[in-house]
Amino acid sequence: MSRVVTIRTVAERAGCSIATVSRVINGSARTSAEVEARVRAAVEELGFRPSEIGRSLKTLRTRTLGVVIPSLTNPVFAASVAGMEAEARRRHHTLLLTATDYDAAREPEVVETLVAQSVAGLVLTVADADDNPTLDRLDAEGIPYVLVYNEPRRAERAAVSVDNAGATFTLAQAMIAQGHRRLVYLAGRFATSDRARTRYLGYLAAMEAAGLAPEPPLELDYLADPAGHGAAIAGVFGPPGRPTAALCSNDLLALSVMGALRVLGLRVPEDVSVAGFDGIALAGAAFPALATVDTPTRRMGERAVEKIFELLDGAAAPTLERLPFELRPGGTLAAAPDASPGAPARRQDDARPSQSASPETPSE
Amino acid sequence: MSRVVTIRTVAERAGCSIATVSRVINGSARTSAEVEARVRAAVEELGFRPSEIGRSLKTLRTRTLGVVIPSLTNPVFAASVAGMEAEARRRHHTLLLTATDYDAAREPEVVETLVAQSVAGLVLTVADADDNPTLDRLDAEGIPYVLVYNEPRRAERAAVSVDNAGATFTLAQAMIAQGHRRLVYLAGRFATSDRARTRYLGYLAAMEAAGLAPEPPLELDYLADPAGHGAAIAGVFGPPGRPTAALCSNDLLALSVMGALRVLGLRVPEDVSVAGFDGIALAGAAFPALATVDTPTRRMGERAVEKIFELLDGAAAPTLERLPFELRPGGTLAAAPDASPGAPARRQDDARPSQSASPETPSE
DNA sequence: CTGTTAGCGCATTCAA
DNA sequence: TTGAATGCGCTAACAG
Repeated sequence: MSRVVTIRTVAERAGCSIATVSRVINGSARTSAEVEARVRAAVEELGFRPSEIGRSLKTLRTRTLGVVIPSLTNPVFAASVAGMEAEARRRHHTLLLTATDYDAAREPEVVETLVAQSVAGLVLTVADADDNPTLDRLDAEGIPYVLVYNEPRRAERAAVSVDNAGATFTLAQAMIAQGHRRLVYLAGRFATSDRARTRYLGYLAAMEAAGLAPEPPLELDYLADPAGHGAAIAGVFGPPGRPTAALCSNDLLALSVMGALRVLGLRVPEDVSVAGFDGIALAGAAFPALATVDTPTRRMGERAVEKIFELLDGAAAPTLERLPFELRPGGTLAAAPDASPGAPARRQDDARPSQSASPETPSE
Repeated sequence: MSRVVTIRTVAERAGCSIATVSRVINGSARTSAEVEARVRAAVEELGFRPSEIGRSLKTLRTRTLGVVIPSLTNPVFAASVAGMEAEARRRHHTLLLTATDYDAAREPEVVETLVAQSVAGLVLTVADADDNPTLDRLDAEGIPYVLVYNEPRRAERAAVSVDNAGATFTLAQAMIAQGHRRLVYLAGRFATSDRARTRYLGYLAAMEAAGLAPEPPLELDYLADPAGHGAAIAGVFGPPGRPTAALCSNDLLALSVMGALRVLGLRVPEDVSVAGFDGIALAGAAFPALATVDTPTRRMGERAVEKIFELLDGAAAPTLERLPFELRPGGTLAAAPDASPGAPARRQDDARPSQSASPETPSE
């Protein structure tokens, strides 16, 4: 139905062979101006569009890039996919998009699907970039891929990321500088994100560098189980002697944690400071604005696609590449409640107070 | 390189013909248990995965859906694409994703690209669903498609949308009920969004129903020209007798307008009330929370993909389908500054139209 | 400069 | 139940 006009139709109309039509279309060889004009006319009249399928079958290569991300609902990935799309389009390629919904078990099948489509390469963010049979398989089959946000230990694994541990180290340091001594690290399930794990290392390092006692990470299933999430937060921040700062593995989690803290009657940042990671727009729009690590989300996607083409062209060997990040200050990060007033406690008061935080603020 | 093992390899390993392998894989015909076992073993050992390309060339149909959206950076579309992806995956299909960056001129080429890939169908949000040569071409070629958020006048054009005009009418009514009499409608460029145009009709209707004088829409190029955007806002809200309410064609614009108003020293909602459209998370996170129309963004995408399959199966004729929306109250919508604290001003006694703006000028 | 021809990987018809 | 053969739309190697 949709594909009634083929290269053969055009050849008949132009009164030449299909090879010549192909040559004109692809400019793969010289043709006489006369024939070329006839062919172009025929193409125009018939509205002919060469089938990528036929072309691919011959070439065994498509103009398609496979993309695997945890979820489009997370603005981090939406932005990086937007970058990929723009860069791919610039190179006359299209994206085949799939999501795993943060389920590592789904990685093999989506990659299978993509590979079955003969994608030219893959761009993916996986749960674990080191222990990953799916990537092993891609390596074995020589299918080029670039990871995004993952930081594989193996140097031969191409990746575009940020210094996850380093950035978190810096962020934790900033919190400590504000007088916080009991910082907790909150994350989604480690099994679904090696970034969360790597960032925890940054937290550990900062705590140790400051001579503070690090605490085990709190893994929250905030996506699948919002209720249990609130309960877990209550368990940590409810009791006296609670932490004064929450370092979250990503912005979405941080926002969710802020909500849970408010439900507990705790004020941010007066009672508890909060910080995130990623630098999504949502973080800046929140009130108070979320302190976070600003990562070049869109650029990451662009760069990943550039890199895939470098691999395809054999122009470069796969490497781990870290893009620059920046600490983004925000109202959610303030001096610790028990910090001495001499400390650089600063909080802009230009914004009006949100209705009423619970009157009885347990300040201890 | 990547495609070393074909159906032929499997056939040799299993000691049978490629036809038999095909039969086993697709269950298209009965085979003896013995041969089937051998084939499955060979498939397993070789890690064989049938090439979608080969299959498609034969079938002339792929398991791929083409998607065209203005931009992934707008959370509305990110969410709806997330819905499409989930629904497509459920049906063993993949998405070929493209974006136009709000440039209608790019629609023909991206659709061409998608069609050249022999997608099974298309899901798209276009600039103008009525006057659109690209859609005409799809109609002519009988390629099935479903529009999202567009509301084509032609009933034969399949679409999943909301009642854009109706929702805006309701929202404008809510503003009027708060005592606002000078409402302006702000939009991105109409040329890039028929939704913005349709929503304006809702504004018009509400103004007329209330006996108020509607104003011409203010088209802002807030994406391409943030600076000019601020200046335009200043032009409208700077002078005395300024409007007390801004009805924006979408949430992203509304957020941007809020920022521009603050730069002018105007408070939201004390000086100016603001409302948006879409119901993105960003709107709820903003402070004050943005009053808006909550639309089922993700569900729209899911439903669109369901609908594409209904069309493909011939199970249904293309229709325009409107999903329910909901008014989402927010702190940005409050009583008009000059409204009497008593009852919502309905002004049916006052015959004089636009004369009366707020005589009390700003109090910065 | 142009035409003929041989596959690319697969599903499918036709025989056996 | 199975195998051989055909062709989907196209590119590329080879003749002419």
